[in-house]
Amino acid sequence: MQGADHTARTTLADVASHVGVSVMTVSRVVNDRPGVGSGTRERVRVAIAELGYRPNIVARGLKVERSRTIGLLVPDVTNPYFPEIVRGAEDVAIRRGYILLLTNVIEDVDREVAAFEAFEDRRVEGVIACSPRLDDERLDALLRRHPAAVVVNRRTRPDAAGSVRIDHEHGARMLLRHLAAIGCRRLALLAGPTDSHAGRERLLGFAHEAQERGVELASERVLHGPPTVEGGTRLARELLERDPSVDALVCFNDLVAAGALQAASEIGRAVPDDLVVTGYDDILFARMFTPALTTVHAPTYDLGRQAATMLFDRMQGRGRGIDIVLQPELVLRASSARPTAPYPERTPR
Amino acid sequence: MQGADHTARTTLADVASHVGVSVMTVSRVVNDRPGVGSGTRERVRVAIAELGYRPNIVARGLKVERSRTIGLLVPDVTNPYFPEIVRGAEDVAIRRGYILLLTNVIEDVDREVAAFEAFEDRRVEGVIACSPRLDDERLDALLRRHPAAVVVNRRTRPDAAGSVRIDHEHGARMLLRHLAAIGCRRLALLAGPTDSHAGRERLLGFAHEAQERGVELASERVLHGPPTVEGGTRLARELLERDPSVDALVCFNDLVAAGALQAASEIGRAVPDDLVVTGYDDILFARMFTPALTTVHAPTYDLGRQAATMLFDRMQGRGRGIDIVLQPELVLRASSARPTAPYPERTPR
DNA sequence: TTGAAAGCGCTAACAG
DNA sequence: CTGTTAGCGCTTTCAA
Repeated sequence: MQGADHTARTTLADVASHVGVSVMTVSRVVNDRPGVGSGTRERVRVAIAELGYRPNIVARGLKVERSRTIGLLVPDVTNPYFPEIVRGAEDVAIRRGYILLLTNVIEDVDREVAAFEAFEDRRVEGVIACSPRLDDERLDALLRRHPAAVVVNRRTRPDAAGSVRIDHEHGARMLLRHLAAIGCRRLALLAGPTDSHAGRERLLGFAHEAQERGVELASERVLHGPPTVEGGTRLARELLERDPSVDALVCFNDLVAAGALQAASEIGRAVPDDLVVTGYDDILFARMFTPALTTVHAPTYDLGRQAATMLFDRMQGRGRGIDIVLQPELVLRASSARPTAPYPERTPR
Repeated sequence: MQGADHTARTTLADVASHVGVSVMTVSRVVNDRPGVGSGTRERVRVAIAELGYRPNIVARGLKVERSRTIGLLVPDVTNPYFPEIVRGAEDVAIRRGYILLLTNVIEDVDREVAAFEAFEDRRVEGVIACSPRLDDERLDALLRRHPAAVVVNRRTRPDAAGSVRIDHEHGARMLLRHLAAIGCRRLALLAGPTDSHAGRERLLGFAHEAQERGVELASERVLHGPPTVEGGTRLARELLERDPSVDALVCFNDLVAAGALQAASEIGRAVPDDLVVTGYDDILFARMFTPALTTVHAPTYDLGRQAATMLFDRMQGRGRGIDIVLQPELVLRASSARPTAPYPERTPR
């Protein structure tokens, strides 16, 4: 035990007896409810300030189901893609007097399930889940146990959760169109985890567009791996050694691309002249890589904001089954700068 | 309202009546407590699984003061320095069945106070506060209201909170010694927010070491600003225009350094030949800047881990007033590569 | 305008 | 080994 203040927390009853009224009167004042004379109200206010009373949200939550807390599940805040989402969600939560229970699930399904349960046990009022690896059925079951839920970068049954997504298929198509335009013909994909929903959508976009453009995208040049710098380095090295004819590495995200750039430089492949490398997400540092990274900008802060806004709507029983799709934006930088393509440039929306 | 499952949550009483025992028996089984026959215990276990019962931590917390939740206060998860701390703290929390209430306080004192209050209202069992901007007295008062607390990168009265810190003065000294060794003589500091404790310690280290080494460190070349890329760009531009004779920009952190590198390149100063730039923290991307950034590696994951471990100790009444100091490490990279200094190299501990 | 009673789901303390 | 009672701090309901 340390400082004494935290013990013997002052309660509604303390305030009540101090003023000489009932707990109900104090409760009414605390919650700004009618039915208290203005004189009494004032005296209670003074006492509250004097005693430093703060309502016990836990106790309140037992009676009325309001913990003023929402759960946010992300794969890994260490991946710069996610902190912006956290900030977006938190900014709207704070404004409404809510606070976030955060869990990193580290690409680990068990930890994902545990996180949902931990949220449930603490009676969060809603959950925002960022692209969990769980299969649809299990995710649905978990989501349904919560009063309200929103999934990010994924869809579910609209009665289980709302969804906010980025149109990754479109992002992938834009990217591939660009690669085709600058003359890349033998692409390889460093495609991230097999169970990533966003990854699957992008794969779809790449595949469709490749077919339409006559670009080769052989399945033996689609490698899956962890969405990290190390993963990128390893996969890129492997691939470039096995198949040096590849002329572009299309990476799952900017981290993987960073790893790929590293591998390319080790192996002695010059980017972009000898090998084009692209990322995805447009994290803050993508422009500072060497060379600066061509990538697809994902509006992450907005993703978090919209997800939280939708969640609050659903918590109030409104906005059932809404699915918001945000548009990404192609960002051209030096890592894909070829004479045939103007550079630098931002594609029009 | 959406999926029906979350309503009518099954309670201890439900399980009890289903098995035909009292709630206490069920409670004992749930908490793995003795005093239940193995037959009964088994039947209760089955019923719990069957009904999908999960204990209500909120209700439990009302009786015994245990929310199984700890509060973590960080300036901004968007700054890559902090996510590692979050991960470190979370990893030990999860292992003990705890979960984190996270708040970004965005260099905003009001939001900091609000965060402490929000934690208090939700009866967290402990708080980890990462370098808040609050003055000592106010911070102390807030910390004392919690059952246990640990501050990161700052000290307090040991009865108010434990502390886990990085020896920033030493880090600053190492950096400055290196700069002196490679011949830098007119340093400028892009020093971050004035109210940053870590920043003040570094300033002290720089000042002391500069004096001892006969390096000039004039106060008009110590500029304060936000710890962001934009802040770095703005300050560096300002400074280099006003005073082109500066031969090294010593930045508050790697983000500021990233901004400084950008400014230098805009203005046409070649790094490192014409201008040396250094960072602090050694975020993941520091090595990928152009040129790769000389910086001071801060063991952030460990910082979070140690802070959480200490917090749990304090929650159990042990480890009162401990102050852990972790050592940083100088990391030499291209942004300070001068002929007089070997490169690349890691300094010995 | 005010207050008394009951109960949210759980556990500590005691009784059988 | 099992159950009963009381109460954590609050709010809802009903009565004065």
